Amino acid sequence: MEIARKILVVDDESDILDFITYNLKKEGYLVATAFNGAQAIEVSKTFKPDLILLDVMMPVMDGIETCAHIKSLPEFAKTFIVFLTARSEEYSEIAGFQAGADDYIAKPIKPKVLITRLNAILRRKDKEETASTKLVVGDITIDRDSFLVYRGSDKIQLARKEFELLFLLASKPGKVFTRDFILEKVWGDEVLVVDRTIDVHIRKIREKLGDDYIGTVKGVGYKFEI
Amino acid sequence: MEIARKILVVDDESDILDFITYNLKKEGYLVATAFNGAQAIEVSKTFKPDLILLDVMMPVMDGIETCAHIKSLPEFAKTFIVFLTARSEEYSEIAGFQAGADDYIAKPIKPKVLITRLNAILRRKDKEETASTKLVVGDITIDRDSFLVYRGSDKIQLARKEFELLFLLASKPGKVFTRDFILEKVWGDEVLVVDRTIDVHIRKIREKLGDDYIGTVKGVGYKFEI
DNA sequence: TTAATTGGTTAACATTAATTTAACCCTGTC
DNA sequence: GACAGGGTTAAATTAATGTTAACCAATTAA
Repeated sequence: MEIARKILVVDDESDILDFITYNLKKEGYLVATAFNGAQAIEVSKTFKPDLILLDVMMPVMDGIETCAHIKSLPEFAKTFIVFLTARSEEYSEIAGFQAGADDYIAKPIKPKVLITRLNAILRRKDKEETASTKLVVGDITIDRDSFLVYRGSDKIQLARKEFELLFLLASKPGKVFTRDFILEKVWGDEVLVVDRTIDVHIRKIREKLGDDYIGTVKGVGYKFEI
Repeated sequence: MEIARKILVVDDESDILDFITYNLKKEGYLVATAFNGAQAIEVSKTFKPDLILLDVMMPVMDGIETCAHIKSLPEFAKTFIVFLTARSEEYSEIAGFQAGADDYIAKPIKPKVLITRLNAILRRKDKEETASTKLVVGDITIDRDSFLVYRGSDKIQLARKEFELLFLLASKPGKVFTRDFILEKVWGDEVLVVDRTIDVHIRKIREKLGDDYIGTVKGVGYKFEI
């Protein structure tokens, strides 16, 4: 069974809060609410939401401030923040992004759109599984945001499959991933490719990164060398 | 010292007009009133309000028409319009946003709520005005006010979609934006355009700015190169 | 008003890069 | 020396994007 997702909704208007809460609960989400930024931070500490839905416009501490604050706390690195913005506030798009928001939804809120969007956003979050979008292992840094890999300060460009494959291996350094597992994660269930395909991709990664990062365990699979 | 903010209140019921005016004046706002849309437009021309509080439901020319009309006049581009709506009107049904409204307040009006919200809205407006609407990334400056882009000191004109697209990418330089995300943000939910449309716009931007600013990540999306 | 211009979209085609395959190579093991 | 299990390479294939031109709608100029 799937674990219910936790969403914290923050708005100073109780009408909107109720309206959103109602719709989210109906959809099966666990919902907590807060009336302002300070409260939001407080509640987050115990509720540990997967996602925070944050109204940009709030008295006292507005959404952007709140977002910047929350994102500065390491414990919330994995928490997605989505803004609710009035349609005309383009300004908040930039300011919001710069404050570290992950997405935004424009008011007025239509229930269907809200739900669809949140589902999509959470699915994306799942997929990225990222936590922080940066994964650091030894002198290798893998950045999902920019789709770049760094060896020390050298920037290295990988193709998509190479990137996903490296990302998978690096997500658990030292662990051996079987070919089957790799196929399933990087290629998906339906895709059927020949075994040698993985080898070729591994080779290309080695070519670009150097030979010392990915190890072969004969008869089992590949691993990221610690 | 701060300059007093000017608010124009528009409602066909003089009771409500008086009530709101009283509360706003007490708070230190400069207030003008109008009984209908036509009058509102007339008064706005000389009074130049920072914000217009507009009842949705009015005889003759209703709030939505009025709003659309006012927003179509360039001199009022920076004027905020806030609707007064009856509680029963679902958020989803508020057509006001399509007409360009910036926010809304639900009736019945509680003085405290009214003041708090208006303060918040005006505070945001302040921020938008002072916070330069300029986004600077490397030698590119993007100015939302004038809809202009500068490369160094060269002025470059982009068409609307090109501008929005560049603006989105530049709001998180380095981050890769997927095509889906771009479509959603620049074109909106309902609009359905073909994939190649994005490419064409990207091409036009590159044509005008140069090839080095927007990068392609095959299979993923586009990014603004840092 | 019509004509001209601009912006946005699409379709068709070209180009490029990513991905996969196939063929062959190497190394160790039994 | 013949598997088994990968490694390597280049060629073939496919997918993704780039490019151009044409079309239409909206706007502006004449």
